[in-house]
Amino acid sequence: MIIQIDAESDIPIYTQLTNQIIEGIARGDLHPGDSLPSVRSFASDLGVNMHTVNKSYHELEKKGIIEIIPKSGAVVSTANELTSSSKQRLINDFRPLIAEALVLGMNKEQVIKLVTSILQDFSQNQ
Amino acid sequence: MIIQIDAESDIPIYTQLTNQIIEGIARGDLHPGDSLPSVRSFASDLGVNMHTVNKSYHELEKKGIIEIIPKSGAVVSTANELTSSSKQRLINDFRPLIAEALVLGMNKEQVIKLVTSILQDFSQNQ
DNA sequence: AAATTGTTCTATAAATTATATAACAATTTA
DNA sequence: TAAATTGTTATATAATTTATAGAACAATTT
Repeated sequence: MIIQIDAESDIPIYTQLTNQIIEGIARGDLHPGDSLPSVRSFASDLGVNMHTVNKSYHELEKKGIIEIIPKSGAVVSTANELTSSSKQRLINDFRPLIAEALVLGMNKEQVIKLVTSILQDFSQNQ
Repeated sequence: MIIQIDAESDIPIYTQLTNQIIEGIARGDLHPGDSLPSVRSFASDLGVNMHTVNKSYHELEKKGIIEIIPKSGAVVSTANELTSSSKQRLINDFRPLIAEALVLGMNKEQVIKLVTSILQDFSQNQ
């Protein structure tokens, strides 16, 4: 899987990595059960520090997206049912974005169209 | 308009304020043309620093949501057409969230339902 | 005329982000 | 079995971000 880190971005490196791994799974480049590279090798490949990758992995674990097996490695979780806390977190994250879209002049249909086209994008290769 | 700042949140205060103002406009509590409180009085009301409110206002201005009239005050913008850069910014912000929803086990219909219910929420009072 | 406005500047402190190095025990590989 | 690799933990440093504070300015508003 190809990861592109932009050191100049105002988005923290570990967040960029977290997001691109999530998008890689959503796109079907990574599947449940797949192992992720070791924090050391991944860091070396990306040209970033080991702890930055580690932080990303633990963020992914907290979100329930990967499982870290101590002294072994990280594996993409097999999708369980959505927990209520995960759903609440998603709502809290979606809300300001949807509000912004509305305030900038989009109507409901346009927002749904935007979301639908992104959804379509992810299901392209599966 | 009621603003609730959580000093313990890991979301910066100026971001919390920015989001709540955006949501206030989306909800219809604030209308295009309405003036916002002065940075000093707002800061005093919220119990935060003047510069924190100022940072939020400038973030809102950058997003095209308010207009700051120098030496006068801040006013909610009259919604123009969505610029392509604003749309691209929205896409970039929506993408990781939608990916996360998919990875956590939601299907397309459930994502759209989630978005629709939030949209419904905002149009409740108008 | 006085008060209020956004703006700008300097300053400080705490938290966050990113890197670096080292060491540990457990697992995996050769 | 020995060697290499694994995630983990700890300490350390530096730059950036976040938040506050106070002061001063010119322009607007009262």
